[in-house]
Amino acid sequence: MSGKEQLSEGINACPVTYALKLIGGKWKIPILWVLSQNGTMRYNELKRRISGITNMMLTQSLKDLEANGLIKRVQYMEIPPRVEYSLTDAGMSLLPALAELARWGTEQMKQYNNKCDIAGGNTSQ
Amino acid sequence: MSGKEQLSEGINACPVTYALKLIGGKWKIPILWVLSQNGTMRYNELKRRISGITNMMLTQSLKDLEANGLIKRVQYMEIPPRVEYSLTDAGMSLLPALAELARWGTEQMKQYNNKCDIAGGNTSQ
DNA sequence: CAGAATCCTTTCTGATACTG
DNA sequence: CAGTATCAGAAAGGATTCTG
Repeated sequence: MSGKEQLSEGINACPVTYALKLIGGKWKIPILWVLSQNGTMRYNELKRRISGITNMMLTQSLKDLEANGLIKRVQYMEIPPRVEYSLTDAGMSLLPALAELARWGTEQMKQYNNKCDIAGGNTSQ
Repeated sequence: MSGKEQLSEGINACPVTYALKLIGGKWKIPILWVLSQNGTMRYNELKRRISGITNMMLTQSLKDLEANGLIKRVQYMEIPPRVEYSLTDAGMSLLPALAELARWGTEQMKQYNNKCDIAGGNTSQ
């Protein structure tokens, strides 16, 4: 997932497999999600919003996403440097899927918390 | 993602991050997808349908998914052994998200193939 | 048939330092 | 500010062999 693979496979590929080639890996979906929530964002803003990501993985994932046309990178020639990231139209077209995923995640979190309350497992906060 | 982590984090977790804890990694979405397309499936049937997966990853991913309540495993005490996997209700509730992902993947494949046709890159078939 | 075990490779992390 | 470089260690994933 280092931005070097070919996306071909022509016809017989599964659309889900194909989608995961574009947005698979640990950080791409989180990146797309925070971008969808916040619009245009700068590098360090992204880094702050995505808890746990390292410079290396953020840089690499941004590069991959840009190479696949899902995000747009605009660099302003200033001192100090400013670089802004945002979703392209192709990236935007993923939003319904991300929204469904978020909805599902919310639902699952509720289920889990309910179970924990009943089992007395985790009442922290 | 080896089935040992805690899913807690109580409140302040992002629903997308939470969702990815349940279905993140390389093989879980493909597994859920083929199960959603084929209903109940046996181990080797899954293996055949998911190109590239190894025994280890299939076994591990199935265990994780079962532990998180997304799939159901039914083992028949026969010789030769028979084990059937299917989606639970929680697994089913992910279907809208998977369908959106598949739709998006199809869309992106078209875009890519168009670009390739224009550039003369990949006219295979 | 449905895996478990073992060993090996790749990817990711964490910390720290450096650059234009 | 927005990265890049390096390197040790951990984790995820892969390949192969073996078993009830």
